[in-house]
Amino acid sequence: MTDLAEPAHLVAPRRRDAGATRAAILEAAKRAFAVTGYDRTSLRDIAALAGSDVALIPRYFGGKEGLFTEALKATIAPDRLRDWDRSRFSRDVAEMMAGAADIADPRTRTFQFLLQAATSPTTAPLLGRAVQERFLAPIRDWLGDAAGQERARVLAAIYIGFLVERLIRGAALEGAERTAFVERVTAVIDGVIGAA
Amino acid sequence: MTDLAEPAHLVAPRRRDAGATRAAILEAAKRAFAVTGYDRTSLRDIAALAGSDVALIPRYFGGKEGLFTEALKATIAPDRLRDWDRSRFSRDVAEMMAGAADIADPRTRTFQFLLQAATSPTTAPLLGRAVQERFLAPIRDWLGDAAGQERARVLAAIYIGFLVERLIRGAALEGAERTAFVERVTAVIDGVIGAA
DNA sequence: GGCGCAAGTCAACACGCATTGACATGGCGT
DNA sequence: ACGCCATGTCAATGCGTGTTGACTTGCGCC
Repeated sequence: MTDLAEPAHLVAPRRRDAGATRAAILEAAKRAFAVTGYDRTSLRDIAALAGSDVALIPRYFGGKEGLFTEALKATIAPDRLRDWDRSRFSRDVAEMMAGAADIADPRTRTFQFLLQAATSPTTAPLLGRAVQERFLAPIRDWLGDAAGQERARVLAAIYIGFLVERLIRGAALEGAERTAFVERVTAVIDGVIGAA
Repeated sequence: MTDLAEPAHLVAPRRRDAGATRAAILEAAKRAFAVTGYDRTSLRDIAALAGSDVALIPRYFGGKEGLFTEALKATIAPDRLRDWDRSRFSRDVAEMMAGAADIADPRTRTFQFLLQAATSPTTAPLLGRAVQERFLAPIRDWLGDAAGQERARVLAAIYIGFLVERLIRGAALEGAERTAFVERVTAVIDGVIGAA
């Protein structure tokens, strides 16, 4: 359970407040599930991370599955996609992909979470609906043409693919290797976005 | 543990033969790990699937991790990479990616296996090494230039990305949508392979 | 200020897991 | 045909897990 060092506010002494405790547990769960996945994350880990107690989790969330479902819902939030600058989009995304596997970056955590969820047969359908609704549809509209849906699909696949690649590699790209990587990924994304 | 109905030859009565037993276990492991993932797959499941006994697995493979590593290697073996026709490569891969998410298709199973491995911190390093050795290196040599390694990396990322997309999508693409998808993916891969 | 109940703590439980070692047994070489 | 060793069986162990229930403690209200 590395890379889960916790900001002070989650473990800071807290007055007796069921709401705050619940929120702390949920936040810890979002982090832990994203990093470790459902199976490898124990409720004891989450409780420790939240500075709370294991027994509260079944009580507040009805069990591990309940906690996971709620964490998943809380993780999938619509982005402000329409604000993105289209001329910089591909390079921004490429830079993001080349960046460190930094768990502090909420975007990284979100997709790690989604990826974890994708591998579980129970959560995959739910995830599919969520992705269509909050990812594919916005990108399709943003691209704004007839083939938008299909291009969004390709884009999403590439995006996720690089996240997996980064997950496997485990470390950030540096120096010349990084610039070359960014160049190529930028070109790939431009190809998808630009072409009719 | 659904979708794991077993062909007769794996459970058929077998003479005492360590090699055959080992092979049966390995085959069962490949299936089970691909479908259920590392954590959700128990050695008891695998043993039952292979018509064998749990205790033989630590004995023959040195433990669960050893079995997984070997199953991984066996799964992603680049069987006939050098035989691939370079002019058809990108289209072949694109077609494969558009295909049905059919667990019976061994290629699908390979994909799923890789994805499962990528999302578990325990297996991710194993996967990293195996991918480098059996996938990136051959492709790099196949591409055969200075930037080959980095291009192979990009290719692998895209490759896996489409697996995830397909997993999330859940169903095969059909008709016009499919042809458009194949066209675009072919273009993307060509961009990576062809460009200097 | 003191009571009552919500909020938090703690120990124990039942379960499934991988792994181990002791035991049984079938097949091959002599 | 027989003995030996590889091969397969089985029970037991230790560990980690999610969940439960009984206990304690602090906060807010009268």
